[in-house]
Amino acid sequence: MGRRSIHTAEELRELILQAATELIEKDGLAGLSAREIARRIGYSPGTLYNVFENLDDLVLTIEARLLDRLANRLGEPASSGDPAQRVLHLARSYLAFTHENPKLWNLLFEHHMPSGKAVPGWYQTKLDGLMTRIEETLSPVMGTSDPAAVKRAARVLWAGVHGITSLSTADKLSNVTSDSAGPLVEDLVVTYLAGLRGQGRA
Amino acid sequence: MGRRSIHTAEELRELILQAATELIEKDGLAGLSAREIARRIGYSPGTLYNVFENLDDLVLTIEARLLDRLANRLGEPASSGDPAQRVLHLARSYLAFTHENPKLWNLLFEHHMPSGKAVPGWYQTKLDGLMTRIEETLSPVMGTSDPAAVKRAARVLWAGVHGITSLSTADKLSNVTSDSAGPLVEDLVVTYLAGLRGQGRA
DNA sequence: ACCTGAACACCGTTCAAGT
DNA sequence: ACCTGAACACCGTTCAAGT
Repeated sequence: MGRRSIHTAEELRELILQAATELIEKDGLAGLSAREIARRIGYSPGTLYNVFENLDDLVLTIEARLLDRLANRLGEPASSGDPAQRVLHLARSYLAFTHENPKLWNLLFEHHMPSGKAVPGWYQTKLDGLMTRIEETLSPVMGTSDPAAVKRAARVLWAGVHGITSLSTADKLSNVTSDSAGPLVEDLVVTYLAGLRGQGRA
Repeated sequence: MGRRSIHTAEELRELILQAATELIEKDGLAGLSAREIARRIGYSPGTLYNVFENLDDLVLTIEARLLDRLANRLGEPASSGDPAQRVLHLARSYLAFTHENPKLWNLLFEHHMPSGKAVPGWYQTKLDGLMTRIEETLSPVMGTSDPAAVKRAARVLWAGVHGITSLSTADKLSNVTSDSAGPLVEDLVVTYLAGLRGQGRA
């Protein structure tokens, strides 16, 4: 047949992303399929490949938007002026965000590039932006003296919070966190910061 | 054709698990396929289904063995008598283990049951055993007063170490942990334990 | 009893052909 | 220019038929 132009290129792109996101939110990466997307938007499978290079490209686009949404969320007013409270606020915001779209968030860690292919540059850039945000929030707590120490502490906290949220949203290790994730994140941040003080690093 | 009996049922089972493990170690869960396993062991695809219910069953079996291997490893002689050092030793052993078979370890978190199906009971049991091991090691550090507090701290530490190792073995967020995982785990454990002391919880 | 291989219902991706 | 749909090379899983 050919040429329908019922939707503009832009609309078509959104339609595809929308359908893909719905599939992922339902059954995770396993529930995603090019043919199923095509079915849902009423186009043939081939059409997807006019818009995206392949499924990885499509998934990466969804991940990018998710990271942008998180960045926006974490950029909200910084609440209390107490530096330690601000770190806690950041962790809570992160946790809340991941719990709003658990399957979608899980996608970030469930999806891997085919071996050989590296993740695109803009992807790393977005992640770097998030790391920087954490470092900035942590820096006042530690005193700006040693940037490397702040960097390390930021990574430890990010990874730690990630571990808790990922175990709880993957729901596979649910018994490991039958304790809801909230109190665990709270405990991690508060205790880790207390440890920094105890070591004279804050 | 039918009936070959070149291998016993037991041998066949091992052959399948062996081939599957190799595929996973190469390309992760995405590299696993029933037909490819069959090709590699020189049997028809149907044969796999005489031995395992389906691919999930096979994967779960591989995960079980992995968890057993980890449990054995963590059961090794407890090194120094200093309680805090023993916690550190446990974390290091865990990290070392996950780095020996990164793709295989990643399988535990990459693989999800189809929605609806729960993970089998023995799976939870194995995980519980690991948690108990951590709690036992942590307990002397905290004083046995409050078991719930030990439980919580054990979960926070396990999840935290998991977060660090998973970000580093998934190699996707490599820049987040371009700092090698070792120092980060060290930092987490040492600082968290210092925090417990600072809060009068240890 | 054990194993095969055809069959069914799916995939991702490409591309000549149509409008 | 845009889209189709057949084609190719794959999947997981089942099960009648063979030895």
